[in-house]
Amino acid sequence: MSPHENPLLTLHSYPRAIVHFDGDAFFASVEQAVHPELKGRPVVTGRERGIIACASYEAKALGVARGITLAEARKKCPELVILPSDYETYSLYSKRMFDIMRRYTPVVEEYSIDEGFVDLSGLRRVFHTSYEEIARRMQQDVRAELDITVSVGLSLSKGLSKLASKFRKPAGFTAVAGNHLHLFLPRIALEKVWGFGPNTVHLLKKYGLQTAWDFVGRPESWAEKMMGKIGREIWNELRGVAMHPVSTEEKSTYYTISKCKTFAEPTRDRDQVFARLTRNVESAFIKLRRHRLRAREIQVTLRFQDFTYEGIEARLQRPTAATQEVMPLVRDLFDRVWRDGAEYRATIVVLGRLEPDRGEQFELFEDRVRIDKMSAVSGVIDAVNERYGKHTLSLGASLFLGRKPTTGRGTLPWRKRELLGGETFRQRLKIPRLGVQV
DNA sequence: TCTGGGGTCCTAGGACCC
DNA sequence: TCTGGGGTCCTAGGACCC
Repeated sequence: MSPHENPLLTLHSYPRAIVHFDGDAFFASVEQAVHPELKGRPVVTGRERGIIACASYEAKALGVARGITLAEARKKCPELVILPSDYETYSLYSKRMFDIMRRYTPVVEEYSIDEGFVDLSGLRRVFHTSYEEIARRMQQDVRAELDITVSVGLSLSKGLSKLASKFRKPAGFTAVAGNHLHLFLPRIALEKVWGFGPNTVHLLKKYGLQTAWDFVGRPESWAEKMMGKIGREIWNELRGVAMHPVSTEEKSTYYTISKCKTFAEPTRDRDQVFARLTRNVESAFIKLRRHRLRAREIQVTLRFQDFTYEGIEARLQRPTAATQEVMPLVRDLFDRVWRDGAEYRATIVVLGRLEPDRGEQFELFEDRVRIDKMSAVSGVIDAVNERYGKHTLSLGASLFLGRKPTTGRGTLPWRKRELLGGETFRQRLKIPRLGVQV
């Protein structure tokens, strides 16, 4: 079939009605909502990492993009307001946003902190109005109650509604009914399609394709031949056949937990690299314990200056959540991958084969007392760090990282206190970091 | 987009078995 | 024991996402 014939005209307007909503410059917008005096000013978050995590639309207009360094950003825009990321508040706004959506239907998927899907199918009758109108009300509720904007897309599948929400931003509203796909898809470049990365786009262009419309004009078998299962799924989604249900399941468990850190300056210093790695291991295990998991596998990788990397992994004899228990192994793995004279730019640790930590399962001949002690030490470390700030208590080896004074958060703006509803942020006391050698 | 940090899923190919 | 055919499990690595 030629791509210029419309193969989709027989569809009703909305055999399914899927909404995708996407917070506009979410982190920066939340900051502006919490600190109204920042409205209209160029605001970015990510101060703690030295890289822009999120830029407000005012900042974007001045050429400040996500991913550039703070130094570059300041050069472009001297009056830039640079804030540290405050995930607690962003999560709170995120939760409020999803709660608003759930007032309309329980079929809401929390895809990420700032975007989600809602399945409105069948709700026209309940609300006695069109799907467009329901989606618009959701959008208005968010703005009225949270003072941030979302862009909304309404269409027949997750893939289409996601394209629609990106079509107009910020505060955009785009509805693409089944009988309008032939008008919408030709305006969508391949790069925009969810699931088409640089490699796939490159491949498809070799065959003369330019737009999503060109792609759906090919036979399904062709899509599958070129890209396997994913290709077939995307092909169907773009034609309005929903392949992925809106999932309400809470994503509570992880398959892997990783920590990665790039050095400010590449280094050949063995102690420095090991210290950074140790810190990564600690962070990964803290997260592991927070989610009540334990790991059966650990992988240590060092990245060279040229972005190539070398790693090694090991299966643990017994799954664990105790940092100290794996440190001798980590040392060993590190010694095996380390190359004298090589210049390193990052360390990565990955914990794998995670499983729920439901008490301990001891095997015969294991040193039970020692294991219990190590679990207890981890528990104490987590408790202290929870109270006084991450890495207040840390392993001796990571002291090579030097001491950075912990910073207090200062007085909370009233808006934030109000939102937290009586909860207070963790107090950060100004005490020096201690190393605990265990 | 010259590359920050944290994830998931799919596939090809080898090992091993009947 | 080259030979056939078919199955499972595992791993490495590619590709993509926010």
